[in-house]
Formats: sequence, structure tokens, C-alpha cells
Amino acid sequence: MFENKSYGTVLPLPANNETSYFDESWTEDDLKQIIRKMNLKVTPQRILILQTLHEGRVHITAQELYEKVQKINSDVGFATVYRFLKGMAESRVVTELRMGSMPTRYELTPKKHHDHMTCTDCGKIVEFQNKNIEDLQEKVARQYGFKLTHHVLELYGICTSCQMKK
Amino acid sequence: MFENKSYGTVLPLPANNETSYFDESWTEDDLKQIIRKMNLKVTPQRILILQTLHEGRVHITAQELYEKVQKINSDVGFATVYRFLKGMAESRVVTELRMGSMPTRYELTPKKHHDHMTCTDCGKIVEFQNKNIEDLQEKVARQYGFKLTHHVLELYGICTSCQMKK
DNA sequence: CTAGAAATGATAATCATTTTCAATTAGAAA
DNA sequence: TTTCTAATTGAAAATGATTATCATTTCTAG
Ligand SMILES: [Mn+2]
Ligand SMILES: [Mn+2]
Ligand SMILES: [Zn+2]
Ligand SMILES: [Zn+2]
Repeated sequence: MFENKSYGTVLPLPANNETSYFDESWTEDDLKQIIRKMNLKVTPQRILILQTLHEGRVHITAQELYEKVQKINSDVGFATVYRFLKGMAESRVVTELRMGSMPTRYELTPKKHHDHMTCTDCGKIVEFQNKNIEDLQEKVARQYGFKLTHHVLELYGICTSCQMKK
Repeated sequence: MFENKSYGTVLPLPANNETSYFDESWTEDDLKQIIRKMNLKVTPQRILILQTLHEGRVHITAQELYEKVQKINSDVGFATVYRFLKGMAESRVVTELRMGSMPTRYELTPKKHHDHMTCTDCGKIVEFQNKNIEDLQEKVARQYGFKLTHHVLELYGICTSCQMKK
């Protein structure tokens, strides 16, 4: 399974997974606003990291993001990338994705919540929304007296093209 | 079997939550059979590890299991515990539970699949089954041409008693 | 401007998990 | 039962992602 592939190498995410789903473009002022909203000082590093995250592929690892940022400004340390990513996760600007034992992946928190379905052969990730499932989750929580804060739903299987390869 | 019942905790580990949900008791022969079925040699270490896992609390970490086993036979190394646990996970004898960034927890794979709802305050874990959700997952997979192999569904929230503490 | 809190980044530390490898052992065959 | 050998073991080292340290630099409120 792709979960056993060595660390450091980029997962074979197909090109269509590398497009950002954020249609809107962000100006430097937008970026600064976002940083200020999390009560952090605006620094060139944070602007660059956030910008790169926004422009780049979704579901990126801290390491991948660090490498991308490095190519633009080699003065950015990976500690800063990890730190900022962690901060953004805390303030919900980004969402952490922990799939299996692989390094954590990040995506800018989308306006509308979605879950993920991953092909265990090629690593393709499909995003989906299903209100019925979300409603049922609430129902389960209610049955046990829980007040839900969040959830993790990941589907794993074989995608169409990988099925045909066999 | 474990419907409407909560088992184990992740964080505080109260003693009264250490009951196994496996009603059946396993004889040494049962243990040996299970090990042989995964095409592994029967060793005293593996018997002890499996037995301890069966008797102990569900949702246990490798480290916790190692410590329990140590008390009975200090000749068992933690590499063996990790290795055997990993092997059992591969042959589906145990199920891995990766919650957030905490160390992996293990449980003997139950006859009937269940998912987990965790209190983020006290760590209480509630196991639940919901056929509707499972069906909807299949439906989603079908929509995208995926052939599902497994899934991860974790609900997080505040349990009843933790809600009252506020 | 300036002060001082916040941020940075090189480096070391953490920590769960995996690997290595020499010594031991299970268990099939003789 | 004895032999043989591949599988297993455990101590220790390695790994890899992530986090902490801390001396230095940089924001930004005033
Ligand atoms: Mn996504
Ligand atoms: Mn369980
Ligand atoms: Zn695929
Ligand atoms: Zn609670």
C-alpha cells in the first residue's frame, strides 16, 4: 500500500489533485489580513508560507511546503514552516490531515467542510461532501449525550483507473 | 455485544475501564491456533503478548502492552511487542487506532465492525455501530467509482459528564 | 525613532516506531 | 530423539517527523 512508501518522497498524487480548489486569488493585503486575524505579527516568512500554501497543491506536507518556500526564499527555516502551520491549524486557517502513518498533510480550511476518499494504490484523493452522513453523526452523538466538536472520516479503496490496471 | 456501552479511556486510564469486551476466554490452545493461522511460529513471547492483549483493556498502546507483559515476563523485548502487534495488524487480528497525534492504540479486531467517539476532555471512548452511515459510505464510493477496502470514522466531542462539569 | 515583545532559524532534543544483527529457538525432517 | 536451519528474539542503534531551545533579529505600538 502507498502508506508503506518511504518518507520524503512525494506521494504519486495525480496532477488533478495539485490544483488549488481556492478559486479566488489573494493579494498581499489579503495574506496580511489573515495573519493579523490570528493575532500574529506580519513577517515576510509568514506571507510567503501562506502564499505558497494557497497557490500550491492541496494536501501538502510541512516538508513539501518548506521545500517549495525554500526555492523562493532560502532564508526561511523549516522550524518556521512547522511552527506557522501548527499555529494556523490551531486558529483553523488550515486543517490537518493525518492519514495512516504518513506525515501530516495540510490544506487551507475550506468554506464548506469535506471529507476524503483515498486510493490505496496510487494515492489519489477525492474530496466529497455528504450531508446525510454528517446528520447521522450528529444523531449518534445525541444518542450518547455527546456534544460533537469535529470528526474524521476517511474512506480508503481502489480508484477506477487502478481497478482497470488489474 | 458492545452496543450502548463505553469501554476504556485514552487519557486518564481508570482501572474500572480495563475490562475486555471479549466475553469468551481463550485457552492456551486458542492462542496458539491464532498465531499459527497467521503463519507464525508459536513462541512463549507471542502467546504472552496475545494473552495479555486479550485480557487487558481495549485501545491499548504498544508501550502499555509492553509494560504489562514485562511484569509477567521481563524477558520480552519491546521490539517483539511492536513487531508482533504490527504483524497482527497486517493479518487483521488486531486493529490499529490512530487518533490525532497520539501513539497508535490497538484492539483485537471485533467480530462486528465499530467506530469510535471520543471525549476530548476526559478521553472516554464510546464504541458505536451505525449501518446507515456505513451504507452511505458505500454509496459515496460508488458515486466516484471507488471500491472501498476500509474506512476511518472518529467522532470527537464532549461527553455528558464533562459537559456537566461546566 | 525606540523599546521590548515576538519571531526566526540553526541546532539539539523528543519520541514513537523500525531496523540491525548476533545469539537463540521452534519445529520439520531424518 | 537428534539435527538442521530458517524464523525469532532483544539490545541497541537508527529513523523520521515533529518540537523545543536559545541567541539573534525584526516587528510594531507608542
Ligand atoms: Mn481536502
Ligand atoms: Mn474499539
Ligand atoms: Zn488509484
Ligand atoms: Zn468526558
